[in-house]
Amino acid sequence: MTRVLVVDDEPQIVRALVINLKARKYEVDAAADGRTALDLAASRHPDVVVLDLGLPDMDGVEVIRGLRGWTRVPILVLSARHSSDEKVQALDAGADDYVTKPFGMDELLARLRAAVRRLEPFGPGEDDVTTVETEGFTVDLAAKKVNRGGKDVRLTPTEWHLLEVLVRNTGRLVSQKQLLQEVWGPSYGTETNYLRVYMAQLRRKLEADPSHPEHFLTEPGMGYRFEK
Amino acid sequence: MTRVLVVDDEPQIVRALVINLKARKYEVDAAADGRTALDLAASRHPDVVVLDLGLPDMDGVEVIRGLRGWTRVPILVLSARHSSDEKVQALDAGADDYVTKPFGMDELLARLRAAVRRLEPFGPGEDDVTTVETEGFTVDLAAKKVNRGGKDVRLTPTEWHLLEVLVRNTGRLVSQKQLLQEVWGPSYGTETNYLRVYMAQLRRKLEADPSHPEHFLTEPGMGYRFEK
DNA sequence: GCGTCGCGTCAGGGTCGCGTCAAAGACGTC
DNA sequence: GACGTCTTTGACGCGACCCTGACGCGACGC
Repeated sequence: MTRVLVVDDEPQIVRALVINLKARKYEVDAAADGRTALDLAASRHPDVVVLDLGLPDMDGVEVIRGLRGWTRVPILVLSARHSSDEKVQALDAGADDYVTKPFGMDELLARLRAAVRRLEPFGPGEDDVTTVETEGFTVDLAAKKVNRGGKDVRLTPTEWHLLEVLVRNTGRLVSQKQLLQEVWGPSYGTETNYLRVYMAQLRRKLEADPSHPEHFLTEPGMGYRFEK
Repeated sequence: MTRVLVVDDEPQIVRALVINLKARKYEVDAAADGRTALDLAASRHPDVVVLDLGLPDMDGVEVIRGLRGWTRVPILVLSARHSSDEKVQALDAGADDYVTKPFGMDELLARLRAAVRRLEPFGPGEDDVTTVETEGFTVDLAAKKVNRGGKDVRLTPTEWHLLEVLVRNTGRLVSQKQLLQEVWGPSYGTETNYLRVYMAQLRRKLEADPSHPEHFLTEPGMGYRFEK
């Protein structure tokens, strides 16, 4: 889910934005001044910032600079002022876009999408860890591929889903209930036989010696654990 | 040096832009219609495109789509029309920014700097992959051409669109939902029979043995994958 | 030593998804 | 208005996947 930080000191604008954004399945944080905005940005790591330049405690351009000191998060500036100077200043300080009030909600949302879209290509690539290697096989979460000895291993959707949950929790114990609910849906939780069958499939396809697993470990009575 | 492609059919606007840009040490190419614009983009690989939507030969949004088929170069749209709809359309087609005429040269230049600045972290090594080769055929994303054994293969718009999405994600699994939404629109997502039909067409036209595909692979229950 | 419980393994059957073909519908061109 | 092309839709067969039940084994507790 995409996280948006909205910064504006006019409550009605914030409310309008929050309502519209939440309706479109964005996760939204809001700040009414620059100090709070910078704190929230640091703690919540938004994917995009919507920033009003007219804040009570500090100059909007200062907020931009504060953000740009440590992050490249897209910044979409809102402002009542039309002056060309202001725009140039904000953009050169590091803003990505500049919209003058009053603005159309459709347009703002489209610009937001454009800003977010620009990050995407680099997401699946190197952003977070997408490949996990063991001495026997390699899992590429982004490409949804498993390679074993130079050959791609074919996994069924259920096998993949299970593997994905385990790999994302590498080293941690994942309870049977959690596995069942993540892979088969919230209404499952006791059908541990499903797990037994599919863990066996994964081990058969990926473990060197399926009956003595080194990576897909059973914690009797509790759940399973994936280890590199 | 940063290379800019200016696309506009009004000579005086082009002239004004070219003068201003050259004065600021940009390298500038110019086109007066969509066809020329796409050709120049393919041959010159600009770092940023300034695009007027009102072109004589084709719809501006089509030009955006044509570019986005193979490159992520920033696109800054110019338009005389203020309608919110137009903006949303252009931005959702893949434009990065939208400026309405008449515009201030300062502002335009600032937005241009902002657009260019965004690509910097990924280095000047702009290696847009425009052609993909397999032992059986070659796909040229920029020219929108597929060559097989010296002959160009005729693809319908839908076939091409599908191919484009797959090739852009070479090696990665693309989910059925993603394919449907990218090719047929956001409101599609379950009509997997479309995919079956069109994948069959692509395989018939491009695979050596359509019933045993080597490049357009099915991942049952999940999606499709293009491999070189 | 015996029963219970949890886990691993295997094999069978129902169901679903995919590939294929064909025909009808939509669209643009002449 | 007729034609050709592209897209959409439906029907059908086949193979693969998922579920299920049965059995064996080892660990543990009584």
